[in-house]
Amino acid sequence: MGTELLDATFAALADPTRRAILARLAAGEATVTELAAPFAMSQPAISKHLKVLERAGLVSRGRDAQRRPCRLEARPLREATAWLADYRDYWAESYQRLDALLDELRAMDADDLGTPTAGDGDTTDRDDARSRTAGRDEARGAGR
Amino acid sequence: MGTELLDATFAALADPTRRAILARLAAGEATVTELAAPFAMSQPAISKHLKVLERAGLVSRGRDAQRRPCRLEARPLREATAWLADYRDYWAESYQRLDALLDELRAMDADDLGTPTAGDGDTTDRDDARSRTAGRDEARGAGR
DNA sequence: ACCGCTCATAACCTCCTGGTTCTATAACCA
DNA sequence: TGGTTATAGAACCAGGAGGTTATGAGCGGT
Repeated sequence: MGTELLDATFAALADPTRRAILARLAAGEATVTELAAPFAMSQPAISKHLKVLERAGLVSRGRDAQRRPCRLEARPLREATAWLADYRDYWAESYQRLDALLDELRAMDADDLGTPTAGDGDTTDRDDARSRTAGRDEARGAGR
Repeated sequence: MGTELLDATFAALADPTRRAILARLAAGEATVTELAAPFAMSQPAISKHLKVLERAGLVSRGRDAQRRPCRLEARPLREATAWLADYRDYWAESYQRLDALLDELRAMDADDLGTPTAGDGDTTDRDDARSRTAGRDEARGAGR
């Protein structure tokens, strides 16, 4: 999934009004005024929110005379979920607890051993605990 | 899950730099300078990003002399995933395709029937397709 | 005691976001 | 044709987000 789509998707989900709109849309199609009704804000504000959701691909719009009915689009939700689940699982299964353990062991070693200058002169001696798996996704760059 | 935590979590995930930091952190603990290294931006910028991630509960920080090692915290990720999966599944299983089908049928009816004023005089005749399930989550309000 | 490394904070700038009101367009209704 | 409804667009504004540089505070090493 493209970085930009992830950006747009998560940004769209970061607003409670927009999440409420999605929740409402999960129950089926709705027009703009129907969507605007529950909120204490103007109709153009809702139109703006809808444009954000549309840019993220989360809603698509049809045409019914003057009305522009909105419908939920699931693909971005699915991909965002996949992204989240990926890192969530990755964390859960593998290195987090192991690293914590290694940290504790390392702390104990540091207390016992009196010569900290031993070994190679690299910046730090905990690289072995981290550099096994580098970046699996967007590693660097990410310019604005 | 509280609305505010969802706000903070999705907002935190909406930035590619922060997602990259999380990806990096999925491989294990790291210090601020280590996290800052791959990016073409200043160290205070990374500190700000980390504060955002911390406010969302996505990372926690320890203390190792001058260093403040960051580690991934999975709970918010899990809850955000749950929120997404909820609506994604809700959409996938139930009403979306049904609504699309109803829309097509309605369009066909409109073409065939010559008298559009037939039936009850309510605003719209598609309410039966939508109002079965109202808002399951944040229904209204959502003030800023 | 001092230097250097790591990190956070402060002050500042710019651009985006989320809201407003007013207005324009488009389609239906009579 | 003219009025009404549904929606989008423009202009505007306040505040927040993301970046910068400069500086200060905490801790270790020598």
